[in-house]
Amino acid sequence: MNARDLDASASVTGRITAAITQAIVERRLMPGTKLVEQQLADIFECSRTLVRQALNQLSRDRLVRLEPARGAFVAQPSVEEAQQVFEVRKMLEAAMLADLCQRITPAQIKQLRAHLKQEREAVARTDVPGRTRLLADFHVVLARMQGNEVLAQLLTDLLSRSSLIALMYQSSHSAAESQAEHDAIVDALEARDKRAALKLLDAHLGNVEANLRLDPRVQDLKSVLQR
Amino acid sequence: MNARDLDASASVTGRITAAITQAIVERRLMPGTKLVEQQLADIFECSRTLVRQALNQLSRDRLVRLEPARGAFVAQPSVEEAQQVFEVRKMLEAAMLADLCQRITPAQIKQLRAHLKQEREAVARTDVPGRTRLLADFHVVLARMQGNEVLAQLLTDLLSRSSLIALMYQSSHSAAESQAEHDAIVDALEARDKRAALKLLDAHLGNVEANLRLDPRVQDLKSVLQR
DNA sequence: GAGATCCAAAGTGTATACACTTCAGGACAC
DNA sequence: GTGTCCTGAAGTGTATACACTTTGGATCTC
Repeated sequence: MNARDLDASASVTGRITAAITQAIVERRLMPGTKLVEQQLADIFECSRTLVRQALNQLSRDRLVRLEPARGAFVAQPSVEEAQQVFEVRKMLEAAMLADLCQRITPAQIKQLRAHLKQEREAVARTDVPGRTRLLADFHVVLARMQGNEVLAQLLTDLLSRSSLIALMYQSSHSAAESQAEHDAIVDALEARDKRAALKLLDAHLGNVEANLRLDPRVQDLKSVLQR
Repeated sequence: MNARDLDASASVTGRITAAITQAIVERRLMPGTKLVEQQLADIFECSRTLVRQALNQLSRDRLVRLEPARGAFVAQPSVEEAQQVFEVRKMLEAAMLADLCQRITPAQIKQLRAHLKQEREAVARTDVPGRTRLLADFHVVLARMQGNEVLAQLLTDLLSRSSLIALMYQSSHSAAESQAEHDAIVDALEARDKRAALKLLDAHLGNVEANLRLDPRVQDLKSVLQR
């Protein structure tokens, strides 16, 4: 769970968005699932008003799709959208790493190492929700180190979308591999080796994306059956 | 007005967000102005329900700040936020231009020239709202040419924030200069001169930012008076 | 029996009611 | 006069009521 979700949890609406976001990212709610307002209202013991607020927020995060008069559904990002999200991530994160290579402090390296350790531990004990969160947070931690909150916020959004995408297209990129790639990136950062860092980042994001099953298949049932 | 606002105008909520966004960007609503729900409801002849929805959306766009139990106010982006927005824009737009230098087609150049012509005309007839919109749209048009809707959307958001920032910190960068810089960028694009394009873009964004009065002053009344 | 039509149940969209919070202004104490 | 407390008007936050839309199934038709 990220910072925004955390302080949002203070309000009821915030609790709902946080809970649904988490449920989606941890794959307890599958893409396409209908989210009925009254059911959610019962679960969270509040009125539909607050549920609707939460669903509206989630739809702006692109985790939920709102169909007028039909209801809210867990989003099913298209292949195009998936590729575009990764493309934008590459743009942002590359620029970010390039800057960080120059600015990063020993204390920050230490902080990153600590994060990597947590990642490794989560992977080791096959804590699926935990490792998913930590692996995504790695990228946000980097953004925060740049001291750019706007960037961090943007990246947070892109990462929850990435999680949904990974889930939807059944990523086969193992957590362990991802984790190892993070290690390598931090090594390059510590050595202030910009070229290496950028190359590793590109490879990392490329790997994640390449291991998605982005070829047209099951979810394109419609287009498959139409011809 | 951008694409999202346009198709959003179909719904009442969309009309409200579009109208308020426009009013903010065209500086008819000054930063800090309180937006009272019932007043807006009367203006748009609807209930507070829809106004609240609109205000919620605007607060996610960062054009409006919601203070719990106190109300909604036109946002007053801090100096830090302003700098961060420009930093992120530089990251995204640089990557975008670099890509475009390779991919751009003659037809797209033609489209850009047409846009530039509109810009020039709006500047010439001192059509302030029009030129503001067109100068911002230039950047979104570039994003759309990359065929990346996610990127275009992100940039659209960053640009309305930029408009608010320009307004708040009384940009002294003249529209004519901005326009000329756009011309130069398209020239570089047409020549597929990546180095030049990136340099021009950096200068352009740098100029816009440099011409903001980002030194601490009036709005920092509190911090000024506290010591 | 296949297909069109209609109806009711479920669900969404909007308005409204009401409780709670904030805030400005006046009464009061000192 | 200054500061505190009180009060009510204005405004926000949440629940609820009700109208409208969708949808799936029953009924009717041929």
